[in-house]
Amino acid sequence: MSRIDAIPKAFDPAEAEARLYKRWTDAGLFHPEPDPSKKPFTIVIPPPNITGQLHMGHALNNTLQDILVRAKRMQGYAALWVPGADHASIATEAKIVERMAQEGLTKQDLGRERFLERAWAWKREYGGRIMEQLRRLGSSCDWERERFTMDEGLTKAVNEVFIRLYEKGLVYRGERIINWCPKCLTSISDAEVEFEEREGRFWHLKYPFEDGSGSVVVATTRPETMLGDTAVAVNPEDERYAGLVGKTLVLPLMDRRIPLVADAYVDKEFGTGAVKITPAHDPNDFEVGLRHDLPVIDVMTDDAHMSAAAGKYAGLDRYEARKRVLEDLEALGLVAKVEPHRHNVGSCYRCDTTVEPRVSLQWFVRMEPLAQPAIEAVRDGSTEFVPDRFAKTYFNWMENIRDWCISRQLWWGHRIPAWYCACGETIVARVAPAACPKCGGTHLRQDEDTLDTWFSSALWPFSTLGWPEDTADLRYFYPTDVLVTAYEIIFFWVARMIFSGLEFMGRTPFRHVLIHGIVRDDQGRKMSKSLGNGIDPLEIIDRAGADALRFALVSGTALGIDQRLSDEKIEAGRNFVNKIWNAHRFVLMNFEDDLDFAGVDPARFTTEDRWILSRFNAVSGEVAANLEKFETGLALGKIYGFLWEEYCDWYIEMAKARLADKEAPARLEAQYVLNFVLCGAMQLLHPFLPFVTEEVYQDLIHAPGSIVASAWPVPDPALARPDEERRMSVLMDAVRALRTLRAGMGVPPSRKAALIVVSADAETRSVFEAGEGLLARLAAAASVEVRATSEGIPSTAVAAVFGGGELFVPLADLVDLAKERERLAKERERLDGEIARAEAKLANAEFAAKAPAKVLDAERAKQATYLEMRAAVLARLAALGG
RNA sequence: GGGCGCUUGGCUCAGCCGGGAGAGCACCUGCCUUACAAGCAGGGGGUCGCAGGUUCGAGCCCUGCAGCGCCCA
Repeated sequence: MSRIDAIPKAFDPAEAEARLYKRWTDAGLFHPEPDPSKKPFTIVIPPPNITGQLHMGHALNNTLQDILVRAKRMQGYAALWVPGADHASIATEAKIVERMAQEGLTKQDLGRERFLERAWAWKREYGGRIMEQLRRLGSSCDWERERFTMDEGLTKAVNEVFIRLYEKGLVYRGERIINWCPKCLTSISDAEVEFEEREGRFWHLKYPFEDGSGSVVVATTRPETMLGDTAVAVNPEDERYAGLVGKTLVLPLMDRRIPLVADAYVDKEFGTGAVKITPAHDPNDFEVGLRHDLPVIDVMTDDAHMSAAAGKYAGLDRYEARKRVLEDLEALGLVAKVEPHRHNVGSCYRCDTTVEPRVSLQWFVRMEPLAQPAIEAVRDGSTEFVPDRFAKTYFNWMENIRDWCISRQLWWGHRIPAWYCACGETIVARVAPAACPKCGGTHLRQDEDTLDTWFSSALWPFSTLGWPEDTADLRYFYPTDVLVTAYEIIFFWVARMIFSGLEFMGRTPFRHVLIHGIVRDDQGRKMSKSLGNGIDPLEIIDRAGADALRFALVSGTALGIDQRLSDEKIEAGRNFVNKIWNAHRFVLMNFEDDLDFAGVDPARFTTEDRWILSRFNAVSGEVAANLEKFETGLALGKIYGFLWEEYCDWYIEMAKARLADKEAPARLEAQYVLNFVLCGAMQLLHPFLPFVTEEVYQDLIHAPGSIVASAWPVPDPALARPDEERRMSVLMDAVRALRTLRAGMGVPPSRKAALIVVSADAETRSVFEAGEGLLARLAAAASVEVRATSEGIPSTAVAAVFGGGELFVPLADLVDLAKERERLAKERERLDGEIARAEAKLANAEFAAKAPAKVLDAERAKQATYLEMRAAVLARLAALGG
């Protein structure tokens, strides 16, 4: 009886988590090797930014991955979860620049080399922080395979991809309109711009004809860009301008001669039907400019001030310039009209500064040829989105995709492997060329820019496994099985990984893409730094434990839908952990030190033993099925209900009698079943709550080794016992009826009462004859008498009817006959309703003709039961003189 | 403008293949029944957003509408 002495009253997550996690990693349990005798199961982590701290989004994301990978590991797969971090060029560079600013230094002061030294130092100092935090959550990553997007190997992959795409003509350098962030001082891709509808104005400006024959009115939301106008365009079919096309206008303020051109791009219905064309500052205008061979005049500088090309406005900030331009136009009487106008303004996803569309010489990926196979891969099911509706989001983006601007005017990142010779030659090469292959010149200059961070993360599913080398890992673990991510990142990352995987590995990088929602605060608001409403997962782990947090994130949630996180949910998780802990304490309390199950005889199993084994068996199958479908919330709910209600509230309570009596027959079998089912339930639950389950499992009698490496409980047909489940259900119904009766009569549990069970059915009677001990314990029965008829039962006994028969409790001194009659009358009313409902349904000829036999039988059985119950109630009322 | 999601008890949310609406929290009543008061037992509470339709049968499928939210242009 000393086992229990070593078990603390409560589970201490802080102590156990650190100890267990270390034991797991020391034992190498998260490190699989390619093994031909096993099937691989692979997940690559969405690499968090090295600048980041673990937030709730990460916590949810990684909890889901951990559930899947732990389950598969237990199911015998070589389960690999590759961890790692992303260098996050813009974010990291911004942080370092910010820190340098505190020392009064700029990037230029330091120069590229010394800046990068600082960046690496910063990475060494903080880059590991979030990885530590993932461990706190319990993530079963293979830390021996941890990767970083700027590792030597991954850098090699990035260069290789750039070069191969260049050689295929899929990477090119050119002047195009890109999104320029005037604060980050770099280009950003279309996906990195966030649009927001804002209240703005529509200014109608008059551009006079050169010949003095009136003017054309154009409308714009950004008057300052007119300084760079090189044409005005109208729709060729617009009669209002018929005959005017080809005439020359004078651009006000700049005194520039510009043509009136016809282009189908212009919408006749919109505004005045005439559009000012600024090829340097608008993507559509740029296209128009190409078609009409218009000059491109960039009127701005990198930091969004007006450039020398803006004439007398040079040097002004873009918004100041807007004011001045309008004032000047107003003074000239060229502002025809001003009206309020809602329009979309794009801003940098990093710093929220309004981006400037701008013509610029950059590197691009030609998307069309890459997007086609990537669309096909999802269409033909090679990769499936879960929930599948997210495939629509994917298609919508892929089908309307534009070329991807991949060069960034940043230093922290993968430097573009391109060199330029004075002769004009561009050399893209794996190693720095010594001389220009064209002119032999040796004065080569490498491109100053780095690549978009997403260019390297697009390769993550195969670069982390060793590509471009042909490694054993790559051959065995690629393609990965599941990618788990939030819907926010489908464009940035998922889509790009799919086309990269197809292009370079010839296979889509993952079988499933699991899209989860966003974790919001308890009021449904997005957690954000500025609102200060973020809940820190580490704080929760400190306070309530990682298991409680994981429970809160998974229970009662559905995939792809946003969820709220509240203290109540975390508390529910903590309570569940506590419940499990105490169940295990109870079990251990009843184990002798030398307990040995060698003598267990299944023939001695009781109904409740076979019932709980059968139920466990069913639940383990259901949970596995749920997990196959990624239904983590449902799976957890099932284990929760099984453990709390069936195992704790019913089975443990029923086992108590046998445990208390050392001489009880089948006491050993009770101990065995308690242990077996709890062990198995811990295994089912382990992927969800890794810590407490391991701790409990280790205290139980189990196969040697960690629960992490234990074999997942596979349903065993021999354990399925529907007959015993039916017997138990009769007994449980009776117990509940009796409890309700007693509670209704206000009889305290301390007052035991004799119980008479009446059933015409011999099978039911046998259940109660065998279950006397259970009724005594579960329903405070002093004695149980089983009869076939209710003859001779005193009228002062209280009665309850249940599915299998009637219960009588002779409580003469307690019974208020009037109250009892009232209760029975109410019960009769209820039964009348049920019978009416069933009869109506059965009387419907079409129902009888068309409903499946199973449903029909069930309905008939219900009707019969209710009829019997009503008869019993009526008899009872008669006996009471009601 | 196009697309998507949500609307279920007081609150937060589940709900599979269409076959009598569930959980947690909150609330009411009674229990310190020696695993657990972070607990046990019992109870009240829902026209499943609205209107049509399909079906023997609709929270679930179809159409329309409303409110809220998200994505794309």
